[in-house]
Amino acid sequence: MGIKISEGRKKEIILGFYQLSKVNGLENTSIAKIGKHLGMPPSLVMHYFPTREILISNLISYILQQMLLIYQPMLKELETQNYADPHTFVDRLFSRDWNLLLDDGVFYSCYSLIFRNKRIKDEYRVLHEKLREYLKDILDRDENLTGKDTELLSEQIFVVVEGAYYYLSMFDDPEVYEQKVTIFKNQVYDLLRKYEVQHL
Amino acid sequence: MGIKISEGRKKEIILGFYQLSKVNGLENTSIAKIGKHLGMPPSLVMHYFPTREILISNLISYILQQMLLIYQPMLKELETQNYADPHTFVDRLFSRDWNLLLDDGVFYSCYSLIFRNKRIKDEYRVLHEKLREYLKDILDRDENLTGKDTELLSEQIFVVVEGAYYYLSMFDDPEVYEQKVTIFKNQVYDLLRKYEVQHL
DNA sequence: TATAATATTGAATGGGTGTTCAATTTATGA
DNA sequence: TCATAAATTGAACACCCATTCAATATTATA
Repeated sequence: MGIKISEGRKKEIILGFYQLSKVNGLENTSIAKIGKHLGMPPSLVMHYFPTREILISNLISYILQQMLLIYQPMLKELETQNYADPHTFVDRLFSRDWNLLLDDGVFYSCYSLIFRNKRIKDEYRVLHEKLREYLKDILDRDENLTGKDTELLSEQIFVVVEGAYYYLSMFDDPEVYEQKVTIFKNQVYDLLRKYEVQHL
Repeated sequence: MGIKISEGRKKEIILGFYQLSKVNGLENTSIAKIGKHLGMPPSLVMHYFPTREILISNLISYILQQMLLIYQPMLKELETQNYADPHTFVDRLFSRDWNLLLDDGVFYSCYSLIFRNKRIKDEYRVLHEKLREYLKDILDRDENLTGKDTELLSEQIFVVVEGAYYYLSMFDDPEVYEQKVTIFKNQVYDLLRKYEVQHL
């Protein structure tokens, strides 16, 4: 059972780290603060994560894992029914459910670390390639797209999605936000349509 | 001349801050380190920037200003000739000259602050809106696009550009990088073409 | 129950942090 | 030249940081 306690503690610490980072920022969240937040001495935190770097590395793994969770229901549907509607998938990508699972501030703080840490960069890249493969799987099951370069299409769709997330984060006004979401969603629909039309 | 010394010092400090952040990261660059780097006591740094927050705020203004510089030659051309080729503009957006003027690591570190600081968020938004207006100006001068929704088009072009920057930062292999750049550049060209074709 | 492994504590370390302040040097303007 | 203002210095502050370590408590194993 020792291992279970250990794993539980680790999860607890990472989650505490994440929650405090959400409020105060990654750079202002110290090991001492995490300890206080969880009611344990900082030395216990360091017992499970020997250095701060390791702690951050684990936080990033957690975050990227959370990102994958957003696609989970869609992928389940894909497996059971052997089909998933690309448009529904795109809708989900643009939905705000996202924010419930993953805080943008923490996410981009961690992202900015890729420029000075190769391992983090690789982890981010692998995740993003995985996301594109998922979408490709969905597109491949769509009969309107058979024989099309779905790899290219999923690359083009995701670049719009990621650019949209980046840009939309700057807007607080819900009305403006929604208006812009619509624009980018349509942009993705246009991409899908373009490929579908060529099929006829 | 007092004012000139003051302004010179301020620029010097911001630049030192930027350079150290490039190497060590924004979060690891302290006022003491900046002072040491520039051969001055930390108290002098704080004489010109009373708090660290103000210092960061000024660094961000500098960074966004640098970002505008990339567009300067293009905008000059627009003024003198009253025309600029949209495709050339897009090429410039995807060129690597960018990195000489602005480090991506520092840029995204600062970007991640928008989620906890409204003023920074507003400054980023204004900058991005400005960029889109510049592109709109260029598109408006193109006769192939007269009467078209150039505001929408520039919005759609930039979302691809920004998504591309975000995604491409994860790739070190120059070959893969170039291959992906080509994809996204073509994606933008397709957008332009789509609008141009509708015109005929 | 005895032993070994794991979990947890609390105190201590040295070093870095942003910031303050009074004193001093240098430049400016009358 | 003299007074005033600006620039610069260096020491000091309390605080927070990641990390270490030895001691203790709990749990697992035999």
